[in-house]
Amino acid sequence: MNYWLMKSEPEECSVDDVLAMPNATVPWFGVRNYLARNFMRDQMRLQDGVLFYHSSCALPGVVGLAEVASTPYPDATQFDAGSKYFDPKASLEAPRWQLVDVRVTRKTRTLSLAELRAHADLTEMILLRRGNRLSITPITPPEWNTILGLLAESST
DNA sequence: GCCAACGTTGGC
DNA sequence: GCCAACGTTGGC
Repeated sequence: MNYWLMKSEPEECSVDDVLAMPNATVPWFGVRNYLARNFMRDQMRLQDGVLFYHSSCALPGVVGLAEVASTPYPDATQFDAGSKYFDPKASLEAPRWQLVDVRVTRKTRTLSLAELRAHADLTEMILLRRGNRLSITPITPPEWNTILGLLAESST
């Protein structure tokens, strides 16, 4: 069992948007960074724990719990000339971008980026490293447990 | 809008 | 294969 943090821009796909989908499940489309892709393609397993994170918004932070809900498969948007995620170098025969489905299991309070930064046990989180831009990052079991504990508290 | 960080591109 | 220029991410 592995744990992950996955960023989504709520203007494009919020946790509420996913909850409104069938089975509260969404294909994690649009990743165009090789390291993030490789996490999905090579390391994610069914039912891995996922922190659903809202980025590029007024209050960035963890907003829900989710799980990996499929094995990897090609991201359809890479083949769609009308999509902003279209990749002319990808083909059906040689897809370049793989994704997994993510199922939201629970919406939580917003555990803000500022609150994450303020916690002594989370200073090593990849998300919090200076200059980090990765949209998918691994979370250690202690970090996962700490964050679940924070989510169980009322907002501070 | 600014800017730090870093990935990608393309000339050589 | 190097590396400068450029583009993107994402918080502030």
